[in-house]
Amino acid sequence: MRLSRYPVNTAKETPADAEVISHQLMLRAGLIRRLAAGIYTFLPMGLRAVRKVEKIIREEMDRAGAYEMLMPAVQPAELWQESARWEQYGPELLRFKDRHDREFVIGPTAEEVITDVARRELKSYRQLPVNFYQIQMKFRDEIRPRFGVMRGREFLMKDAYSFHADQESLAEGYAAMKTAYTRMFERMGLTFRAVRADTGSIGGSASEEFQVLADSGEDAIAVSDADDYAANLELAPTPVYDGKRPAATQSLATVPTPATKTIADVSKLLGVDATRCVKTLIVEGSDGGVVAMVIRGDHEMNAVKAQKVAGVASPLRMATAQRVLAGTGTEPGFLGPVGLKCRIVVDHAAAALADFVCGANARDAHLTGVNWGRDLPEPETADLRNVVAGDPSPSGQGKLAIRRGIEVGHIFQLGRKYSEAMQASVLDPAGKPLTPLMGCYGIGVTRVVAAAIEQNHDDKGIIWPDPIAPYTVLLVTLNHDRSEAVRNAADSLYAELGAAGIDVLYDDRDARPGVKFADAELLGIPHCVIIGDRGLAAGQLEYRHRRTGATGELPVNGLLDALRARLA
RNA sequence: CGGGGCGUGGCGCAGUCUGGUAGCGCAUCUGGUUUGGGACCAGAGGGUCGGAGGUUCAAAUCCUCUCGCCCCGACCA
Repeated sequence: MRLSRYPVNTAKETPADAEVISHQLMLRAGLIRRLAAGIYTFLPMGLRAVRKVEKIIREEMDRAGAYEMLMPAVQPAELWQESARWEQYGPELLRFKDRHDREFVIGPTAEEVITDVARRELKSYRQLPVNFYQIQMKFRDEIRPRFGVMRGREFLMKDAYSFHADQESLAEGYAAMKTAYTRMFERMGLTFRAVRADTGSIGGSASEEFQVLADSGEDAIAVSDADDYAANLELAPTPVYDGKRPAATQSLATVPTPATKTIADVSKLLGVDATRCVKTLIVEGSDGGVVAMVIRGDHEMNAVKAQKVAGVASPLRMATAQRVLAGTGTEPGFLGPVGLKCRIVVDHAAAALADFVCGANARDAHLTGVNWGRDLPEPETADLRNVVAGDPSPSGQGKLAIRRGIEVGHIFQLGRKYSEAMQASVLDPAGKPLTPLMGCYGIGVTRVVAAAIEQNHDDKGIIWPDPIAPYTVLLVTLNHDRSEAVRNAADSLYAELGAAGIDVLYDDRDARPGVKFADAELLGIPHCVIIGDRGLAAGQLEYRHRRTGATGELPVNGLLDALRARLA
């Protein structure tokens, strides 16, 4: 493509409403434009990157034996009523009526449609297993769309659905998808982890997220430094209390701590490390009472884990100050497990403490030298906290580090939730109806593009990984309009590279070098070849690698071969 | 939905407090000079100041209502 004729506008200034780097760069590089909140147009340059991602996805899905199809974006309400998600999904599901007053949704996902396809098309167990996929626009009316295309309302998604006669087959299909996903993201040149995830509202057994690691990611994940263990922070288990703790060396004492309500303040006032303090959080119980959660001072309570404790309300609700007073007789800020008048559940790490500090259940006072089993009963323990960096990995190998990630893919073993609700069945070998097990596998295509930029950029602009770059090679002329030699050489090189099947962008604009170089860096095309009078006289071209900044000379004759060696 | 903020040419902003000829930079167009890191000179086009109503001799500016957008939170296959 000749840049002089290419409909792309770059901007020096960062749009005011773009928060994250990928959003800023996509706007500045002329990849996308906002149409409404969370709804974006992909301009030609941006679409190129999307298509590259799609191509890799298609190749790997096809390799895994899946069949591409295309389902409607607009889906009738009846299907959603059948699966009961019409009621369950809430306002995130965009609903509307057609001219005949019939209700429809714009699909946020397609389990209902594919299950409808399956019950019509699949008749025999002999047709299983089978995996269908599509790449289609989805719409989710997010409460707060943000970060440009990374968390938009309308987005392009690859969704796949598999059908199986038994659990073993489902597990195989799931494993095949995991392999395919791993290949895809590797091919895209992204640094990612497959992360154990909460199955959430979708239900089902196994589930893993594919997270692109980036500091700006919305999800916190715990990764082992010694093996490939990775789990969503919400899910990573902490070590179970082993019944061992240091012997008590201090005696129980009440100390005055006026207006000292936070762990940080208590720790400072008493000169005791937060790791030897304990905080007591009061949550609503499922029986109308309250439950006390005791956590080490430096730890954070994990809502997902806490609400799984029997007798605790789910979803988790913190008790109000009045409820705390009514349920425990003490006000927040000075709560402690000693003599507390409600059920107490203690985190494993807090249970392992000796000589610790906690609230005295009296205004302006704390207890020091507290010991389980002596000053209060041995605790009921549970995993209540988030893992922290340095905790041992649940895999048994190494220690955990906390990283941030962008969820670009998610694979599920769904089970029979939809096939049962929508009565999809095939005949088994005995001629009896068999309800197939399902798996579903998603990839946020447009989000992958944003995540790739989030992970690959510098202060000058985008640094595309070769496989998903809109163009692979950028040809830049200097002194374009006045030097016939440059123009002729560039024109023929452009034709040569194009004929060789290389995606080449040709900056043939009559612009100053600074403008061209700045745009080259902003656009982030991986390989840049500069054609100027100076080098041309010596039969040389200048080469620059966007990622490494490495420069070098390439011969005019034999550019193609020299480039190919670098494209690898 | 709760809290905070912002709507002024395509983009970034000033002007609003204290009412009085709509301005600056970038971008765009024309002509000229320039040409290896975002040039310079001269000129040009482009704005119902988000919208509606009100106060006033006069409203971007004050008042009321409304719409949109951004940030934080809750939420999130």
